[in-house]
Amino acid sequence: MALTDSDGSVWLRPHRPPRDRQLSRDQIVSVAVTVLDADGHRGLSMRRVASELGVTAGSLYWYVRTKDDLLELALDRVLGEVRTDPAEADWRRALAALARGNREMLLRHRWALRELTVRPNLGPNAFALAETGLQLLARAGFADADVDAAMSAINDHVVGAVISQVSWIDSLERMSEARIGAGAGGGGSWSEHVATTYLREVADRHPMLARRMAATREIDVESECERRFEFALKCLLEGLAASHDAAGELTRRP
Amino acid sequence: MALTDSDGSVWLRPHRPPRDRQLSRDQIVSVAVTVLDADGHRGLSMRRVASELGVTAGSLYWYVRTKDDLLELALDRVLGEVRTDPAEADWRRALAALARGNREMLLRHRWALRELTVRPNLGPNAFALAETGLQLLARAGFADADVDAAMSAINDHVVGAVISQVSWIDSLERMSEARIGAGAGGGGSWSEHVATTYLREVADRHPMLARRMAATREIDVESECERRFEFALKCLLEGLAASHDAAGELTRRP
DNA sequence: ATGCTCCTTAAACGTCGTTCATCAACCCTT
DNA sequence: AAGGGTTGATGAACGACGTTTAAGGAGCAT
Repeated sequence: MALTDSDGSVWLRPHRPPRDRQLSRDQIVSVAVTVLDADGHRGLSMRRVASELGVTAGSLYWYVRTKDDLLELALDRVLGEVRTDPAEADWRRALAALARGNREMLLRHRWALRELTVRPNLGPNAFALAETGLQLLARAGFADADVDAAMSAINDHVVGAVISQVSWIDSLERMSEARIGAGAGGGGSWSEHVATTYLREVADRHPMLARRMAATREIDVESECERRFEFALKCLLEGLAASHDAAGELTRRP
Repeated sequence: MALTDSDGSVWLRPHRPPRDRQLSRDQIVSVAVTVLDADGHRGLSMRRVASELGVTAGSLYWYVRTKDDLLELALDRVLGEVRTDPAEADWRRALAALARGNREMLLRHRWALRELTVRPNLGPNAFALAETGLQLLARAGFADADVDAAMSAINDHVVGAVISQVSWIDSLERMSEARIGAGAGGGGSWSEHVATTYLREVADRHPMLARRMAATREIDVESECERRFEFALKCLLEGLAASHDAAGELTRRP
């Protein structure tokens, strides 16, 4: 009965669905996702979710063992949003579509990324998503070991690209926040001076970085990130195609 | 004076170094990194850091404005651990080495990844790291726009690969935790039954996934992850080389 | 009606990040 | 050397958090 840091996972524990009461797991998870979308990880608290449902915090613990469980459920919920087109025959287009769908979902729910890095992710939607990718590659004729590597390559790229995009956007927001915060505050001009001095120093010490930052300042962050995403995706798909052709030359021919 | 969710960044705010008192920012950050390495994100609290320094929690606020600041500083601290060899002439080898060093650092400090996804990351070490990569590519003769895309591709791959590795390891730990936890507990056999039933159902519904999981069960997770990491890295480098040769054919020749 | 399980509540516990009044130690001035 | 101002440590407090628990009410079976 000793409750460790986080024993197991929601999915590995029994859950008796309630009879006909006010609440249900699904409702709770829905509210949690809504709150997370609106106010991010910081805005989510048991009391908040409970009050949004017209209920006290303690009630939630009949449906969910801990807040971590709730987050795990919320993560799998949004993982279920990713849709794929099973009719697509070309494996490259299908894989690219899967990657794009995944990326869009992660950009839609920016909190999900953080959970992805911390939670075990053993939910049914996570598994289903993995299965679709694997099947896709298997049908395309990839060797078993290559399937794993290919799937990882694509997924890792998606996750990494979204992370860098989100963190880029955040950085810009922080910098402008600091600027207007300094302008509105009382003795803010001193603090503002510190910030700009620091940034100028950085620019002096790192000329190449300064050049690239200046160049990308004009550009829309989102479209630039998409461009980079597609570029690396193309690299990966070509690399995959190369190893695919090398291995499967005898069995299948275009 | 209204303290928003998180106004700005540590690096954009003034910091007056203390005269000759017991503490210093560096000490505090060092302790924070140690605690984070040992007990992860959950183990870090202001009181813990303070007591580790023989001091009360309130004292820390003379050196650090919030806990977020401390985390931002800790993140940049470990970012500074990544070393590069400026003597390496071949850009592919240099870039690969940079990526590997980055990866190893992130695996050494598994908490850093989570921070990377949430913090603005405006520290000097972060900038320096970016600059090295950019210079490397610029010296190799990449076009300006390609430099950004190439750097992003490599960095995203590193981050994504580490995330998937960490989350894989975590999942395995959770699953075995659930199993032994069930074995040790009193009426645990029921809970254990639920877990195995769930996993069996998943395996039935997702045959390809089950096959891959069974195949990788024998293998060492770390070496398998490294294999996948290197595979995608090779894909990316080859893709970069292709676009490099296409663009720079006239200006430089091997 | 009686007993029983399922659920909700209200209150509480312990921990957390953070603030504040207090006070001690040091530096600079005189 | 004396005194004032800055710097920094303290310990108590605040509010919010996740979670637990005792108590009680709603619904069903008998």
